[in-house]
Amino acid sequence: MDQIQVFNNYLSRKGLKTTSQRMIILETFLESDSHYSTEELYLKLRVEYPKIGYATVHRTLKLFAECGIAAERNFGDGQARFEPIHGEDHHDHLVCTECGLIIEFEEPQIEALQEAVAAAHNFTIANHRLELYGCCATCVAAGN
Amino acid sequence: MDQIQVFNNYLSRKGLKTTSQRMIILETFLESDSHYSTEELYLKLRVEYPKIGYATVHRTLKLFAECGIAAERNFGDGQARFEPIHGEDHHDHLVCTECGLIIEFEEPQIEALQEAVAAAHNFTIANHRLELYGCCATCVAAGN
DNA sequence: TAGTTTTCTGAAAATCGTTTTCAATATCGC
DNA sequence: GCGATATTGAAAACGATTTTCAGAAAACTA
Repeated sequence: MDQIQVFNNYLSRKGLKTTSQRMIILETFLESDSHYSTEELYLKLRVEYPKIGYATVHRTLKLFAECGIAAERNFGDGQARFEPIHGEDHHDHLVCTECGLIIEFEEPQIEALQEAVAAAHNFTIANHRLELYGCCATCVAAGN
Repeated sequence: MDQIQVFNNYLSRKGLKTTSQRMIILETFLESDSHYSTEELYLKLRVEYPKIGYATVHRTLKLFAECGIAAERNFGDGQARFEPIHGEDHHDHLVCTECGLIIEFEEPQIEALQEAVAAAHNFTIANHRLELYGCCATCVAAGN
């Protein structure tokens, strides 16, 4: 079941409606692999679909997060960011604090250790966030 | 060198002044091991020191973070939180999404793996954040 | 399909946490 | 103590997010 199906199922399950705006936003959102803030996605959409309002973009991104096809993240720049979840595999982020570059990575060993820590404290983990902040190779070379 | 010294050094190095408000806020902040938002600390201080304003609390917490005796964190509830840094050892957090309980933990193996991941991507890590969100034993038992 | 009900949309206003402004006050160096 | 400079507290400004509301669109009903 792909993301579009998941989203449509979610809509009908909740008695919500399928609208052209929601479909357009979903398409554009899935097309890219970048980490959109509401504003960024709104600006991108505005080029082709100037009628779509900021509030609708934001509400729709929240819907994506609710139905599980997007993850809401916050990298500390004061804006929430959303990224498509393409499968069940989880990934974390390397964030360059100089140029804003975001690299995704997966490290099963870290995940396993997290589970161990949680178990030691009798916690049941629902999700987690791991972000490594630093300087990417390019910025290091540039002397930043 | 304890935190009070670090803070005073920082103040004089930057040409800033030692005020009674700053000392009161620092004391109260260090006394507790909880993770204060500006508002929480402001409300706590207000009981004994009703003259201290919200802006001063906030500015002072920012100062703590600047001089390295506090860390600013964001657990996704929309409020920044500050916690005292008691030594050079780093720790991460388990956050109960039901009751708000925050448990600190350290896991050197995870830190080591993070370094390995960063090295593989030619990143130089300055800092990181790791938070595990879930349900604590008490809330699980309560059926949440 | 037309009519009815409900949800959705977009613009603007409201909200929330945070940050800044500004006049009065306090601290520091002399 | 004096003067220069930083700090304070209240209120206003700010930016991101959320809500409001009247008109538009979608889904349901018969």
